[in-house]
Parts: sequence; structure tokens; C-alpha cells
Amino acid sequence: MPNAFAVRAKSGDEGEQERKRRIILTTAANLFADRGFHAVRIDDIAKVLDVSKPTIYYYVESKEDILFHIMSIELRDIERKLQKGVPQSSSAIEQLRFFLDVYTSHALSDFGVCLSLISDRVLSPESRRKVRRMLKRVEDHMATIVERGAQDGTIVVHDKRLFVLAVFGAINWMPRWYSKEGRLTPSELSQAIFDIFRDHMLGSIRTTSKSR
Amino acid sequence: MPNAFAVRAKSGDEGEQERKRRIILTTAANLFADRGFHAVRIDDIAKVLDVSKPTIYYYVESKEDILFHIMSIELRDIERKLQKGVPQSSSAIEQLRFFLDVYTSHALSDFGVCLSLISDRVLSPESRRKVRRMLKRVEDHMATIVERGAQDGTIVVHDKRLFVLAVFGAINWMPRWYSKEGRLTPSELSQAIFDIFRDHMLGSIRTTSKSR
Amino acid sequence: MPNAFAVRAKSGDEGEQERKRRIILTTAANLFADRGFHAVRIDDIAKVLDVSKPTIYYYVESKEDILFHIMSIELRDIERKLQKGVPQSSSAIEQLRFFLDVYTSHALSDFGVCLSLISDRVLSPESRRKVRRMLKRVEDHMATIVERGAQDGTIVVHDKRLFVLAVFGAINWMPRWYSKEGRLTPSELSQAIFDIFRDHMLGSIRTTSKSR
Amino acid sequence: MPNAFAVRAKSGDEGEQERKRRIILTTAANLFADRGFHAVRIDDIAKVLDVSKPTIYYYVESKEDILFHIMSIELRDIERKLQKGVPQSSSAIEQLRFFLDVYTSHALSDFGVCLSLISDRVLSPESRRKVRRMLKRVEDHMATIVERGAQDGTIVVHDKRLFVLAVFGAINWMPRWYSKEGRLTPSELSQAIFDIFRDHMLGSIRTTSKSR
DNA sequence: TATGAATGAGACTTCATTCAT
DNA sequence: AATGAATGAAGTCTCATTCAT
Repeated sequence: MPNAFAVRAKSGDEGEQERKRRIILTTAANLFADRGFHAVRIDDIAKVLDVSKPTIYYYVESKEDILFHIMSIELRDIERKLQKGVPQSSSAIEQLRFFLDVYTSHALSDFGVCLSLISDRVLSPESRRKVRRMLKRVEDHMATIVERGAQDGTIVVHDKRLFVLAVFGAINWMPRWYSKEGRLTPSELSQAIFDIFRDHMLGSIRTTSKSR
Repeated sequence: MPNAFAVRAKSGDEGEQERKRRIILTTAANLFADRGFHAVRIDDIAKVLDVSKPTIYYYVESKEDILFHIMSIELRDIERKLQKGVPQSSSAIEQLRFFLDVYTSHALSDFGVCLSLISDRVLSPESRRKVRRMLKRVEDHMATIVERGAQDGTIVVHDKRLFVLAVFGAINWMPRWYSKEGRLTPSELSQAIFDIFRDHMLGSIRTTSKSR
Repeated sequence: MPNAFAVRAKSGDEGEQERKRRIILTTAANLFADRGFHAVRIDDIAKVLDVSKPTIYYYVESKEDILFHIMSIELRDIERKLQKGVPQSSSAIEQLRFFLDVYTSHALSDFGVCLSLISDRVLSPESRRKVRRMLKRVEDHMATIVERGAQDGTIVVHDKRLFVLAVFGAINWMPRWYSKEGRLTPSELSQAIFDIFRDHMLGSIRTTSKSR
Repeated sequence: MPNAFAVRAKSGDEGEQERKRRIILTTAANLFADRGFHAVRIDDIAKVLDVSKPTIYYYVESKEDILFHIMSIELRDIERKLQKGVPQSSSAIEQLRFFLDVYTSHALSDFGVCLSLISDRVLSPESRRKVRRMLKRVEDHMATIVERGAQDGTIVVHDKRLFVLAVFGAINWMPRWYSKEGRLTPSELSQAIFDIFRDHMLGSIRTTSKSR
């Protein structure tokens, strides 16, 4: 299976280059997710694909570049999926439900793991800025949903910002314990996480005052 | 301030060696928390303490060893604090409240950040096993509380294991966004996180059924 | 303008191949003169000509080969020009004047710069030997002129060999400071250099004895 | 002889570090002069000194740094020697004589060869700027002497700037042909070069007009 | 206890060159 | 005649770690 690379398509094929670049990114993401960024040498990636090191460099600029693209692509994908999501007319809580589905499934993919688990400190300042900007947009997307929920009454939370961060934390943490052989599928996990937070969303007003 | 190291106590002093080892660990934890494990060179630690590299090696075995000790100490501290916590007679939810307080404050300390943010993959297999064993105990501690809550009726959650993981996720993720200049203190954050999850704990039975 | 290369003449055309090889050499010489041999990658040459790297290799053997040909061609050109120079009957000093004209203008051309500035150490032993042999002939040419000058009385120098080397030094060094926007043209420079050395040629006998 | 390095002097000795750094520079200069900058690998330097590669890096920043220091030191040395040279009261031509002596002997040393033969293009922009500034000062020094000679009547040349450049060319070119086993010593070469140019300096006015 | 000096083992990256079409 | 793709062979530099004092 690794060697979709070996298929030497007719030279100059449109998109062929892009396809191979993708294979490199996927392979790298897989290794990064498995062993962490620093433990993976360019040589490891090359070995998996059964090509030489310089071949990797024919398709990507540098190791950092690989990570940057993994993160960028992942973030772009997430944004794209969020865009064509639930109809605008849905209630905020329905939208949040959708958001969690999308985000959870990504978080558990190889690309997503790179995004949640690998520190963006290894990126160049400029790349880091770009990644953070995109990440911010995704976070803002959820913040907006919560905001909207406050208006349509479907999401009532005490501290909106913290709520968003807690949800992200719960999901971003998943790759640390998730196993494909585990009890629940990503989609079930998404549902379960949603359940956990939903009660707070519906009832926080009622109970918060008393707990202090 | 960094240089408590310079104080040259009477040689052979009981505990003096241990004291200095601690300073090294603290300094390292601080740097690790700030820049990540791989970005910190032994030299950086030495420089902060204004000693030479070999001096560091006089007190610790290796870089990995430093991380291992940071994690171990942190975990031992957490366990100790949890032990002498709330009276056994307290309700499970009160115990959980206490647990969150302890764990949150640790998660936001330099040592705790190392525990949450740095992958234990850099540890040797044996060290990793030890750390994971301790970590497991802490997680089990919370799992036990939740279990107990199911009995005394103060914590009613749908999926106990996942609930625990979600709470850990929310807290372990904090160092990624927490800033000392931020709006809330660690203790307030602990309370806020507690609030978020509490509604689920109290009411999940009622609502969960409908959401499926 | 660079792309005389693009003109795809009837295949197999006599000389067409040679013509393109020349274009490559010229382009390379230009880049070498500008940035030095090591700083120029084959890719740079290809890029300027808007062809692929392997195309370059279709016309030349190697990077070293390029330099070798540049140097050879340059030396052959110089020799050719020297041959059909001033009539044999001219006085030695007139012949020298002519030599300087030829050599200076070459030294300031792209090819000549490669000859003066780039070390022949990058050549293979065999190529180096060939280049040095040709170079020696050019130097000998001038040495012969000086020799002849000693006989016809138009060139009287104290140390013939050193005189020749000094003149070559003065000219070979030119590319280091010469600028096309400069005050003097190559031909004026040749004249000026000639002037500087001429006084010695005419008068050394008279003055040398006293200076020691 | 190479291994003055092996002498492990009492640690922390003042100047010991500087001494070894010098040995590295000297060794490097020797190799650079012999084979050119690019053909010398850091490993070669290490091997000559019988130490490991990283040891070299303990004393110098980078390969470029080595060259930069060689050039700087050489230029500083030249300047120093020029400073405490011939008494100010001497005639310009005497001063020039001294200048040539100093400069020639340097040009034929390993350090000097690096300065004359190796392109400063391998230096970082900043280092290059520094080196060029120093080089300019040395050139200006000679220009000043020539200027002064125009006033005291001991140096009469037609084109001052070109004269200076020709002299520098003649000397900087020496390392290309000079051999220690050769007929003349550096000091004799300096004298011989001086002789060659002296006639022009004394007599250019008289003869120049007629040569055009 | 402490350190200046030294090193083994890589890691990334580059580049001239070639293969297969 | 031309090229997209691939690679062997280096080369610079880094860093955890140790030696000898």
C-alpha cells in the first residue's frame, strides 16, 4: 500500500506532482502522529515510500515545510467542511453538534493529530503566524456558534470563552488516549462529548449561582 | 534570583545535593514549559544557572532524566495533595471539586506543563512505563471519585470513562492558552471548569435519553 | 535576448549543436564571472536559458567541462588574435603594445574573467594540464616579445621573467575592480597600463643600478 | 609540528583558547591557500590537527567565520605594520618602498594568499562589508602615498588610481606563480617590483606625451 | 564539586548527475 | 532533442554526553 509512489505516471501529468506531494504529506503525518515531529527523520519518510531522501526534497522545501502544509491543509479542510455544514436556519446547538462532529473526526485523523499534538514552535515565525490565523478562525467559528446560541436560547453558558476552550481541550486531548481498536468510533465520541457539554449549555443559568 | 545555585553550602551537606538537583529541575521545567523539550539544550539550562554543562551532569543523568524527574515529582506531588484532601466522608462531588482544584493548579505550574504538554515518547521505555503508571493512578483517582458519585448520587454521568477523559482534556489543554496576565486565576479556572461539567453530572440522566 | 536557444533549427543541422553549446558556455561564463564558479549551479544556467537541466547535459559533459571549454576557447581566441597581429617586422615594443590590447580586452570579457579569476584547481588533472599548457604559450608569447625587445633595444628590463609576471598580474587583476560604468574603456586601460610599464622598459638600465 | 594543539595546557589558561583558535586559523589558511576555500572541508582541518570536527566548532563559529577571521587578522596586521613604518619625514617614494615590502611579504604568506586569492563572495554580507572596508583603508594608504609623492615630486605618475591598482594587481597575483623554492625571496620580489614601477614614477611626465 | 575541552553520532540540506520516457 | 523525476555522495553544523583535571 505505501507505494502509490512507485507508479510512474506519464511525465508531466497535471496533478501528478501534487498527488505525490500529498502522499509525502500523508506519510509524514502518519509518522509524526505516531512518533512526534522530532523523532521522525526525513530519511524515515523516504524509507517508507521507498525513495531516496532527495526525492522528498524534490516535492517539499524542508521538514518544517511538510508540517506547515499538513497543518494548513488540515485547517483548510476543516474550514471547508464547516462552511457547507448545517443550514444557517438551524438552531445554534444543532450547529455546534455539527461542529463537534467535524472537528472530532479531524482531530483523530493523522493530519489532525499533527495539528493538536505537535507544537507550532517548530514552524518559522511566518508559518506559525499563518497557522495561528487559521486556527483562530476555527476557534472563532465555534465562539460565534456559542454566541448565537446565547441569542436563540439553545446554548446558555456562564463563561463563553472558557466553555469554548474546554470543548477544544476535551477534543484536542483525544489523540492522546484514542485507539482505533477502542470502544467508540470518532462519530460516537463526538456525540458523547456533545452530551457531556450539552447539559451545561441548557441549564447553566439555573445551577451556577448555587454552586458558589 | 536564579542563583540559589551559587550558595556553596558546606560540602557534603545532607540535602544540599538534593537542593541543587531541584534547582536544576525547576530551571529546566521552566524552560521546557516555555520552549518545549527539544528546543532546550542542556547548555541553556547551564547558562541560566551560570554553571558549566558538566555541572548539570553531576546532578542528573541525562536530559531525559531531567524530564523524567520533573514528571515524577509532579505526579508524586499531585498524589500527595490528593491524599490529604477532603475528608472521606465528603460527597463525591465535593471530592471532585477538590480534585479539580489540585489538578488545575498543578497543570498551570511549570512542572505540570511539562507533564501535560511534553510527549512522554522522549522517555526511555522504562521511565515511560513508570510515568504512565503514576499518571494512571491519578486518573484512576478521579475515576474512583466519579464511581463513588454514581453511588451517592452526586455525580451522574452517562459515560464515566469518557467524562473523566474530557475533564482531563479540558484541564491539560489549559497551558496552551493560559496566560498569567489573563482574566482568571488558576483557582477561578478550576471553579469555572467545575461549573461547566457540573450540570452534566447532576442532570445527565434526565437529558441524555432525549438527545440520542 | 537570452533565448537564442529556443530557435529550434532543423534537427541535425550542421553546427546547430555547436551553436547551442556556445550559448551554454556564454551563459555560464557570464554567471561564473558574476558569482564565481561554486556559487553557480547547473540549474541556474538552465534557468537563464529556460531549458531543463538535462538539456544542458545533452550539450556538455559536466560543470567542470563547461569551465574547461570556456578557458580553452578563450585561450585559443587569444592565441589566434595574437597570431595575426602586428607584422613581424614591428619593433618589440610595438608588439607588446598590441599584446596588451588583445590580452586586456579578453581579460575584461566574461570568458576572460573566468580565466583570470577562477582557479583551475576545479579542473580535472588532465584538463588542468591542457589549460596550463595553453596559458604557458600565451605567457611565453609575451616573454618572447620581451626577449626580442632586449635585442632590438626597445624593451630593456632588469628581470624579464618578473616583468612579464607583473604585467600579467596587473591585467589579470583588473576584473576585480573593473566596472563597465567606469571611467576608462578596456582599450584605454590597455594603453594606460602600457604607459605605466613603458618607462621601465625604456629606462631600466639607467635607473636600476642606483636603486639597489 | 602540526600538533601544538595536543598540548593540553592547564585549563582556563588565559590566552590558551586564543592560541588554539589561532592554530586553527593558521591551519585553515594553509589549506585554503593550497586548495582553495571550497575544496577544504572542515574535516580536513580537523584531520590535520588530529582532532574531531566538533572541536573546530568549539573555537570558531563556522567555516565562513574562519575565512573572515583570517582576512581580518591579515588586514589588521598589515595596517599595524604600515603604521609603525618609515618616518613621516621620509620621501613618498621611500614610503612606497616600505609599503611594497610589507604588502608583498604578506601577500605571500598563507593568510595573505587567502586575502588575495579567495573571493570575498563566500562571506556574509556583513563580514564582506567589514573586510572591504579594511581593504579599502590599505588601498587608500597607498593612494595617499602616491598623492604625497605628487607633491614632493618623488612619485610622478600619469593616472594615480590606475597606478595603484596596477601595483596591487602585480603583487596580488604573485601567489599564483610564487614558489618557496623559487629564485627570489619575498623581500627580493618586493624590491624587483618596486624597480619595475619606479621608472614610471620618476619619469612618466617626460615620456607619456609621446606614447599617445 | 566543578569545568574547559573534546567528541560520536547524527540531522538536514544541496547539487551534480543520470534514468526513463 | 528534451525533460520530469530521481539519486549518490557529500558537507555544514548541532547536541547530548564524557574526559581529564
